[in-house]
Amino acid sequence: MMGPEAIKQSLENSGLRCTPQRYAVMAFLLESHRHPTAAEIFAAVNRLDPRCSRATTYNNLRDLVKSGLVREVAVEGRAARFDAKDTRHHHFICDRCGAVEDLEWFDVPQPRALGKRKLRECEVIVRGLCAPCSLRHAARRRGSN
Amino acid sequence: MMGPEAIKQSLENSGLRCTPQRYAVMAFLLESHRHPTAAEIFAAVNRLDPRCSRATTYNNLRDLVKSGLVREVAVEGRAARFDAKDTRHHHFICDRCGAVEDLEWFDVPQPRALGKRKLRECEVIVRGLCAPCSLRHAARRRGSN
DNA sequence: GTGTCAGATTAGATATATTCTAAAAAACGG
DNA sequence: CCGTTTTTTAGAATATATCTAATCTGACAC
Repeated sequence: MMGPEAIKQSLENSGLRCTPQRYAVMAFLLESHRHPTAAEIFAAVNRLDPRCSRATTYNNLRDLVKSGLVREVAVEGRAARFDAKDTRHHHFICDRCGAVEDLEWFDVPQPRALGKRKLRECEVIVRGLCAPCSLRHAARRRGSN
Repeated sequence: MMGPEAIKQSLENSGLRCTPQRYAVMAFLLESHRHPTAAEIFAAVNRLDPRCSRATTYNNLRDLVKSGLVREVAVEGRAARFDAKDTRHHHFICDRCGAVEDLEWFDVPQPRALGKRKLRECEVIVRGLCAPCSLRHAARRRGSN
């Protein structure tokens, strides 16, 4: 895990001031491995002491994404989700509940025929049912629910 | 390309009635390779004859996605985009303009450690700058813009 | 034909997610 | 301190998508 000093460092290395609000957003993302939505981050950061407005939460998320410290994952029909980009990984998205989970990194074959496009990154999105939804689904099919 | 009869067939094979509005949405997606947003589909389908309300456009898109005939691509910070799922392909998303483009299909290594999750599909998202944005970006850096 | 019923459509209201605005506060460099 | 820039703020505004309740349609039975 990253200590407070390390978080401050990584913000400043990316050209971002370490404000209390920005720090709180980043720290929360680093300790949470659940890919929270902006609304969840806003709520969590303000639980004890409401020092971070909604606009600031969104502004800081955008700055963090632009600087490469945070990744935004768009999910069909649902709010975007965020995670601290501290480890390289792919994503699993649940068809039923929209949960986003990390998948262990593996190399992806380079796509051919990119033409004049400029590649930045390349990730795999796996879709299906997450473990809880998968179990609930199986139970339902047996008629026990 | 798919003829009118074939479109009708594929709708009915998926358990969907071939209504004029649903047909129009499907036909538009099949002829357009630009991954339109729901708003663009709504506008296009109504250009000639306003017989398809906004709600119907969204309803039909959802039905088509559920039945597997259409794919929805969520893009960070932008409206969802849709394409007729007639060929297998991956997606390229432009960081700058949000355009979604098809990339030739290639096989993806099966992720390990899926646990109790149930896999449905697996696609690659490539990010970067699309050709037009890439050229404009290069021009700007030379100071000519 | 007429009745019936499920599915489909509609306009507009509503909900949700995100961004904008303008002003105030905080941080920085000198 | 002082001027400047960045950041924050509350609430308004926008964008996107869904819901509501009434209406329409087409298939089928009679």
